Formats: sequence, structure tokens, C-alpha cells
Amino acid sequence: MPDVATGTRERIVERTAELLRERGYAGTGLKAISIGAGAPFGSVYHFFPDGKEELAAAALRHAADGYATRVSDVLAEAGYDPVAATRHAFAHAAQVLVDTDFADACPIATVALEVASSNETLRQVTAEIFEGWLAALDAWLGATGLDAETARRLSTLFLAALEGGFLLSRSAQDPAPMLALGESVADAVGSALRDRPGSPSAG
Amino acid sequence: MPDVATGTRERIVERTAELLRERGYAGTGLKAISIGAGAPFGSVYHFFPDGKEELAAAALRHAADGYATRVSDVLAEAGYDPVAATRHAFAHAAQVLVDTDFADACPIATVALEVASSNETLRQVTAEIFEGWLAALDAWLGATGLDAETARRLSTLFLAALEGGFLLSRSAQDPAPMLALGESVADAVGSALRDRPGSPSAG
DNA sequence: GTCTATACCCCGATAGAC
DNA sequence: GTCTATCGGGGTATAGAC
Repeated sequence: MPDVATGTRERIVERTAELLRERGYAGTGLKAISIGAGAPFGSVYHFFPDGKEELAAAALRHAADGYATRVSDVLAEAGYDPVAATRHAFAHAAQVLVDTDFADACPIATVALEVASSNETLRQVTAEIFEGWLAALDAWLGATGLDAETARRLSTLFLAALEGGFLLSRSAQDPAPMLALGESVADAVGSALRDRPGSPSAG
Repeated sequence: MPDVATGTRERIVERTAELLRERGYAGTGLKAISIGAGAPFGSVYHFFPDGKEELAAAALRHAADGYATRVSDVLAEAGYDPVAATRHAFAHAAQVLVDTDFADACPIATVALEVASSNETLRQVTAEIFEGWLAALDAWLGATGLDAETARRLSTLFLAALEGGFLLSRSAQDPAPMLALGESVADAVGSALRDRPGSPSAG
């Protein structure tokens, strides 16, 4: 039964994801979550008996799925040219930042840095999410005929640049870093495609 | 010079920087700081009357200066070839991560993401720090004859990739992303140097 | 299952003895 | 200047009424 009328659990998860993205793990309280979700405090422990860590894990995975879909859609919008799609994706991310006062960025990164050295459970959750995103980018790039190793190198550059762009653009409140990174990553993608075996060579 | 006679203030600042790097702003308590610094709790407010925010700002600036020096030294180690120096810097960062169980990364990024949408004072501090780093990279790249615009584009790529590399490598507990990024950024630097006006052209 | 009240702890901050 | 005690508030987590 698709919950068009969103259930309490879903509201809690989505509000948690939002707060984690903007304030991080330590900065997000369960009381703020329940209030923001319009749910009684006890509902948090009803749906997530293991408490904050379990809820955060669910919220991170939920947000990661949504974000992957979003990026995938944006990449598809630009058609079949990976260079143009890359530029488009970074430009889109920059525009979303501007439109949301630099709040709507990666839903995982803040928490990932926070927990990397202090919470093994959540660290593994963030690692699985990033690996899932990289694998999706691998597949997208692999469809153009790039070998797996090159695809992974470009996927890593794509994701790291996007994350670094969120960091620099949010901190400076300026979309310029994200836009510049789009150019650089698009160049790298184009360069790799030109170096493909069987590709028309310039040399 | 061993820190036999380091002052209380300095110990507090350095311990704060370390905790901010590993646990973030909300996750770092003043009590943990004073205990870790071997200083009485009251000393924190003696040296930083405006409390946690003032102390964090001082710690971030202190750590940023130290980190800039470290990166500058690593870049210089590799001699005058910016491509080799770039690869060396990323490889060095990867090695430091491995040697410290993925704890010793950027001292600013975790806090920068945490406060970007929730603490305007500290957001500005992180913005000034990143801009200072970018300006230093601009100068380093500009010495090779690159124009200012290209230099800034590469500086942004260098810093964003380094930050993205810290994120991905710490989360995965794997130096591979950071190493792969070193290759990609070195390629971009090399490509820009070949495109310089007056540079021997391949076409 | 929904919701309230509360236990217990740590937070940032302050007062004041020494 | 150093250090301790404590305040008010928020944190997570739990007990139990309904």
C-alpha cells in the first residue's frame, strides 16, 4: 500500500535526513527530529528501538537513494554525451545551492566526516553509500566504452569534485567553485573518451 | 623544540583543533578539551572569554596555518615540476591517512560543513581559510606561467579533490581514492601546462 | 501504537575561593 | 591566573498511562 498519506515513520526518517544534512550527527537532536516531523517523541523509539544510531543509518540510506535518483535524472537530462552531462550536473548542483541558500548539498558528507573516526557503525553505512554511488557512475561511464579502471578513476574524480565543490561553495556562499569544477571534470571525461582504444586519435 | 614549556593557551588551542578535526564542532565539548589539554576548565574561559565559538575560530585558524605549511613543504619536496609535486602531495596525504588510521585529514572540512548553514561567524572563518589556501595554490601555479584564471581553476580542482579524497578515503578506510585523485589532478595540471601560450605544442 | 513525563547525563557558561 | 562547584538547559533513553 503506497503511503500517499505519509506515515509517521517516513516523516521521521525524512526530517532526520534533512537535519543530518544541515547540522550533522552530533548537532541533530532527537527532540528536534520529533518536533520537526510532527511526531511524538516516543514514536522515534517505537520505530527505531535502538535509538539515534539506527535512525541515522536509516535516514542516510533513504537520503542516499533519493540523491542517487536525482543525480541520475540530471545526468540523463543532458542526453548521451557524458561531457555535456557532467557539466550539466555540476551546473545543476550549483544552481540548487544558490536557490536554497547553500543548504541543499550532499546528504551524507557532513555525517561521514563526523563519524569517520568515532562511530564505526555509521562509518560503514557512509562507506556503503559512497561505494554504491561510485558503482552507479562506473556503470554510466562504462556504457561509453571506457575500461573499468578508467571508469573508476573518473567516477572517483566526479564524486570527489562534487563533494569538494559542495564544501567550497557552501563555505564561500559562492557557486563559482562548483561551476569551475564542472569544467575541470568535464575536461577529464572528454580527455579519457578521446584516449579510448578505437577512438579517432588526434596524434 | 619539545613542548616542555608550551603555554596553557597553546595546549588548549591545539587540543581543540585536533578534536574539531576528528569529531566536529557539535561533537567537541569544552570539558573534553580542557581534560585533553591538561588544563582546568576555567582556563578555557580565562583565555577565551567569549566561549566555544571564539576558541573554535582560534583553533581553526591555527590549524589552517599549520596545514598550509605542511602542504607547502610537501609540494616543495618534489622539486619544481608541478605535475610531480601534485602527485606527491596526494600520495603523501594518502600515506598520512594510512599511518594515522584515517584520522589525520583536513582540520577544517568537518567543521566547515557543519557550520555552513548554522553558524555565520564560523562559516566566515572557514571561508577565509579556504580562500587563503586557494590563493597560495594560485601563486604556486602562477609561478609556472599559467594565467590567473587557469591557475584558480586548477587550484580549485586541487583543493576540492583533496577534500573529496579525504572524505572518500576516510569513509572507506582505503587510500585508493586519494591516490587515484592524485593521478587525475596531476593530469589536469600537466594538460594546462601543455596548453600554455608559448609552450611546445603537440598539434 | 500514541503520547507524556521523567531519569540521568553531559553541555556551555558562570561565580567565586584560593 | 588557577581551579572547583554549580547552574540552567539540552541530550539520549526509558517507563508507563492511555
